[in-house]
Amino acid sequence: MGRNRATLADVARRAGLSKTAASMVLNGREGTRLSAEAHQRVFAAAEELGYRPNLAARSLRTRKTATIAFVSDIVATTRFAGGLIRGALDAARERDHVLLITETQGDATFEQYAIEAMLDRQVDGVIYAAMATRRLTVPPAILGGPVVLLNATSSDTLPCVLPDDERAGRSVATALLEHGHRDAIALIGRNRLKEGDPEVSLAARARLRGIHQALGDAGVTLLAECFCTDWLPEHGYAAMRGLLNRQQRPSAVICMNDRLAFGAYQALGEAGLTVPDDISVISFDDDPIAAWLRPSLATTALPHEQMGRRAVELLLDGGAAEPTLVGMPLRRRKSLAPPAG
Amino acid sequence: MGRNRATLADVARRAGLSKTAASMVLNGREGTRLSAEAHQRVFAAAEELGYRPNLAARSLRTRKTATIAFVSDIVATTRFAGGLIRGALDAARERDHVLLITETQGDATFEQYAIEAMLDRQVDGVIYAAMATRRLTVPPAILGGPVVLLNATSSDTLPCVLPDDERAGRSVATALLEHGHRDAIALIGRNRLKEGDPEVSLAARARLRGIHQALGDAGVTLLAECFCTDWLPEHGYAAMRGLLNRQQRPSAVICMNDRLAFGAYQALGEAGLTVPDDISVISFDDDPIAAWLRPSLATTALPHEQMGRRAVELLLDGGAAEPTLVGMPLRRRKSLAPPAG
DNA sequence: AGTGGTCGCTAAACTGATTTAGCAGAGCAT
DNA sequence: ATGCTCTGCTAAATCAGTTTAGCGACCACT
Repeated sequence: MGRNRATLADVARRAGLSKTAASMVLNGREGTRLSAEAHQRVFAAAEELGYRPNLAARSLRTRKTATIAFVSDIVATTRFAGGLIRGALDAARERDHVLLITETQGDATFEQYAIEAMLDRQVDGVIYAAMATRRLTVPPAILGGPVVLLNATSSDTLPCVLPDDERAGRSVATALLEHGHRDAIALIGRNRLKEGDPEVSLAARARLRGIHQALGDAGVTLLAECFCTDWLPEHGYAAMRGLLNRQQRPSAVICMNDRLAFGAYQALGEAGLTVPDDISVISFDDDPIAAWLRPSLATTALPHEQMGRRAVELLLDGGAAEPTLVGMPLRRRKSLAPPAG
Repeated sequence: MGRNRATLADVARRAGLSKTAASMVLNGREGTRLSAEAHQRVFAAAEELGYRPNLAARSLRTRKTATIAFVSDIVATTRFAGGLIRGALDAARERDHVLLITETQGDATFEQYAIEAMLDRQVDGVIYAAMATRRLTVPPAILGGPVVLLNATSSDTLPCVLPDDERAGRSVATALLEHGHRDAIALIGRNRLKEGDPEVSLAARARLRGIHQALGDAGVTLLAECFCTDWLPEHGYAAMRGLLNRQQRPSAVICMNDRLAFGAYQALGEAGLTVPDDISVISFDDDPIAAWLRPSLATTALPHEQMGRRAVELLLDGGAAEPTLVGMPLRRRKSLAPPAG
């Protein structure tokens, strides 16, 4: 790779100047007293030789690599990761930086290894990302340099970027209230583990808080809350079947994520009920399936791209010590309607 | 990042030896005549100081960075990318390498920029990946070093890794034949663009070839072939509705991918038909939704992880100049049954 | 005694950039 | 003539490793 690339010495020689001169001109150093003509000659030589600096050599001296480590538990390989990485890549590119990506797979040995591999390469900073919004323990090794937590917090006061799940909870509940739903709203996806352990999830609690807040403000209480052992379609399916077996059928259902909603749709379809005429459904995440469902599913979008972008901005441009909350926009789609008759 | 790390000079000093000696010991050089005691002292010193070599410095001399560029058109941010990257990460880690990931977003300027950024960092090789299996033109800049194409081919004879779509086509058709379907098999997802332009897709043609081959061998012809402008759920939905309006209803449907199948399921549900009792469905990709559908969807899995892994192996370990085809395993699920009546 | 070989180790060059310190010459004032 | 400043530029050190060439001590052999 990159054999016979021109070096700074080549450029200097061709320009008839010293390496020092060439270096200063190419770096646009102020306060140097090199003549306009010298500038011209260096630029011309660099152009002609197609000169590109060797960043390994440069960083040896400057201790900057223009490289950011993106370390995640498992995020890089899931559908949720895409946006985070894309946002980070975009922001990094705008700042002439590049991303070194690794995954720990939640394994301490891998994590240790990954972090050492990054530090050995003298990265300028680390973005430590989690798949599920949660609290985590930051490995001490990376605390020697700039760190930003992405989709996570920690007990150390590190800058971090989180989705605003609480506000999303309020938007979701408010959207239902606006459609006239009041006393027959059910919730699918209560989960003791996710709500109780911040190391598992921060989202569950926050969403719940937002929902209860908005409903409370309107003097409304939930008709039913279904517990689910996980947030997968099968659990949403079972929960919805349970709801349909009760004496009062809900007019609207809030699902804690889109996969639950997907399962709920399946149960509704089997029961011969129609969304949104019989039941409205609203949810969280804006998974791609939300738009594919028939009717399309109203939901609040996890702003992955924005979050990835903010993480890089915080890391390189510096900023807020307090958590950065990124808004989760409400996607109004066809699964919402006023309650039937 | 990594301030006050111990250097090789520190280790040498502590061991009471020269940098040369320390370097040789730590690199396990054969044929050096350093005493066992010298070895001990160096290892001890390195251990005590927590010495880790500065890879920027090392690669300046050795022209190896133990870093691979993973350049993709857009793959890094889609659900399809996950597996590719994970496989590549795993294989890279096993070989003590690390991945520098960028995305070109199909934009020539970005691509140019991304490739220069990688080459400036002296990567040891480039994996050039595409989201859709297709033929592409490799930017000449990266031809100076090792390159492997992932999920793509080119006119240059570069090593490449592709899914075996043709064989997948055969498996899919064979699975239906095995269940006893013969003269009422329909196909959803013909597409002139994907079939005609290798720069758009290689998969469409190959899958089709496999399907026709297996059916032809059994003396079976398709009942119907539906054209779709794209392979999204809405197109599958429309195509299935079209099929249901014909006089002979198919006993089985092959969808060119899982999203089409998802749409087909929706149309079947609305028409009050049951999978697989009324109609069997089988498909390609093994998108996560395939397992989430009710009943779960039989499909052939894109072996993303395997492919990512193979790409790294080819790049670092060398190997086959001819295309590496990775098998697409058939996932037998509940959407298959013998034809009704 | 001189020569040659092996052993155990090191000095110094080298990689390709940045950066510090400073030199030569011109112009000007004293 | 001397000293001073300013201009325009360069030599050399530096970053942290790897690698080449070779040095001194010791032993064996003729």
